[in-house]
Amino acid sequence: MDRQEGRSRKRHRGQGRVTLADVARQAGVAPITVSRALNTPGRVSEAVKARVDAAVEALGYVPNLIAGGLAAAGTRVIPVIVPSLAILTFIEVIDAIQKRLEAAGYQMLLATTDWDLDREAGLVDTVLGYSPSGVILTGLRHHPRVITRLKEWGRPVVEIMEVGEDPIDMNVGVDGLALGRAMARHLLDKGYRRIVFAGSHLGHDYRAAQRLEGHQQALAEAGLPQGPVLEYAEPASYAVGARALADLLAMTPRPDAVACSNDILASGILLAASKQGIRIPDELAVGGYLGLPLAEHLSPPLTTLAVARSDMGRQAAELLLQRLEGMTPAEPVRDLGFTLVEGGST
Amino acid sequence: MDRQEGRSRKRHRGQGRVTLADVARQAGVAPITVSRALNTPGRVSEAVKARVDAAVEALGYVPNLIAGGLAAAGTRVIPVIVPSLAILTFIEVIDAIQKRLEAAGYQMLLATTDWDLDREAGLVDTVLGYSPSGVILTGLRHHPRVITRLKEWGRPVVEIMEVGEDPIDMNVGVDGLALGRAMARHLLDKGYRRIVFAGSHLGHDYRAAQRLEGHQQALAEAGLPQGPVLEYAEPASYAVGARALADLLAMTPRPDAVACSNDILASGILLAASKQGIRIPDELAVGGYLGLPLAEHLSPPLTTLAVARSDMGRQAAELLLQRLEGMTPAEPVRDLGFTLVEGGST
DNA sequence: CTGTTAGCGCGTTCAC
DNA sequence: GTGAACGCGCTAACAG
Repeated sequence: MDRQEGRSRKRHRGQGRVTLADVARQAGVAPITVSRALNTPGRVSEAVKARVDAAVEALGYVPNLIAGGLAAAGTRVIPVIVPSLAILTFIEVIDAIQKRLEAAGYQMLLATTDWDLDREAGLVDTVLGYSPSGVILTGLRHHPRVITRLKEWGRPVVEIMEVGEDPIDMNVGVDGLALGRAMARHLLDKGYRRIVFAGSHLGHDYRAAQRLEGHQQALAEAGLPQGPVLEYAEPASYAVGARALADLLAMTPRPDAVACSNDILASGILLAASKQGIRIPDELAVGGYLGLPLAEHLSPPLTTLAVARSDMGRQAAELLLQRLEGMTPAEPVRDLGFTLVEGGST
Repeated sequence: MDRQEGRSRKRHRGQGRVTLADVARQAGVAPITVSRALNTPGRVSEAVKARVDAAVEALGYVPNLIAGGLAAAGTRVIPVIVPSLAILTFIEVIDAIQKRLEAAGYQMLLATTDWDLDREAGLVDTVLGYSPSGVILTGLRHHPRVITRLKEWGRPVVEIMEVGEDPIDMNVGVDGLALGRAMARHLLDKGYRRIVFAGSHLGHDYRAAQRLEGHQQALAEAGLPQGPVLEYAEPASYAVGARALADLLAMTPRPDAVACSNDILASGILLAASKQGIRIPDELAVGGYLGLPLAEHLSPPLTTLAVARSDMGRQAAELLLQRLEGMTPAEPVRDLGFTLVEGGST
């Protein structure tokens, strides 16, 4: 019922930032014209575009993406949901994703599930509340609600790390079973027969468990019994690797080779072996997965199945961006494969 | 329970998500009451709260944080701006920040400057467009515009990694000069005199350059001339460490100790030395900074000045959250210090 | 303790 | 090519 005062400089809530309306006033056009000049410059005359640009510059206008997001839905935010940041494996992927997204003017919202699919479901709900432009999540296994929601969501989704059947939308990763099989076969080819699988966090990290499964498959295919498994409840670390070495040396019959669920564990074993003077691979061959930067600098360098993690991140972002720009990616499901890097530890 | 179609199924732009209005209808209250029941439960009656909760549950309501952000300003997003994710140093900090924020219901928006303060300024502008609840940035040096904007912004800001005079708002970190001095003094105390500083990326990483400065100060205080500096343009890596070892061994007079700008570089030197049979510390003492997990697993373990990075992240998040909850943190500027961890490499 | 009103800043209708 | 309305979903004000 009041109208007279406070009409103009209200600011009772705003943060006093320069808004699109300010730019419009300065440029002598309607707000919508500024919006068009900025977002679809083709639909505005050169002259107006120039005036608007000048006003933007003069006022130091920065768009409020929140308001834009509310109006149009789509905030140029891409949530990236991974199990943990304490695992080096994810860092390079995230780094690559972030670089690519940022170059395209999108921001990465990083969230972690702590390996819990229920938490993941909650996070997906939450981040969808930000009207993101797309979503990147880890793996192909999710809470059923996540799958339903994202499928009917209608915006681009990429699942990374693992590749397989029936992704929610797009998918870039590697085949975990194949990884497990390949390392076991490599060890068998090298002549090792008393092969142990050492795994960390297998109960939580089902992709590591897949590697174990592939490992056992390969042994079975070679007509051998299932290999023994050393399992550690904690996430992989150099310290767990050191413990694993001790446990391996205490086993009877003494194993001649160990496949480790990831390179951190394998590196921990090599580092501990070096400290204790255990000769690698003569006394024990060690193989890892995923190819961390440290692997090649150890003595001997670690034999590992390298996965192109940066590339995985880059491609995941690329797929997302293509879809955001209205294109239809040629191969929305990509198996990046892996490479056996023989370092000398086998 | 279906209403008359038409009004309920408009969805002409929205994503068809359940909104607060839907919950209000279901619970038989006004939308604002639902808002209050969810955000400030103390201000509504038990009965209403229960009805609202039931409706939320029944409908599967998830708040649209974008809309909330527009209305109230404050999206429960905390941008974290760091130079790079390729540096292990930042990962643990980020991990700790993310864990703490997420536990409090905030999301982390991660952006990288690629060591460029102009890029940082652009990023700050961009992320402020998301009406974040607070901001965390790296270091105390920024583009003047960043400092002005954030100071008048009025929401909590934490600068991390480095501690010093005149932060924008709050500050948690370590004193770079002190780090540099402490390592140099340690090497001097051990009796080394031909001490080299090996640094990576010093032109970009001014905090690493501060450590060099402190290093030279300590030499000067001991009445020694400025030590030689080996400088590498790239970011630190194990490979650069290997090159550094070669360069060190080629110097005349042959140095007896090297302080490395960070632990990656130092580890690279130790790994290469181990490969080449160089005896550490007899032929060359090696010291690092920041205390990466790998350090203690090398042979010999690396002597380093450990910085509590997880703690830094946790405390930064904690300060921010305290302010977001209306409290005034006791110590808004915190020097976390460092610990000399003697590993045997010196 | 609860409801009414009025926007937050922008983009999508539709007009002109 | 440009502009006027309207509304996205939510919450700060100010009643009652």
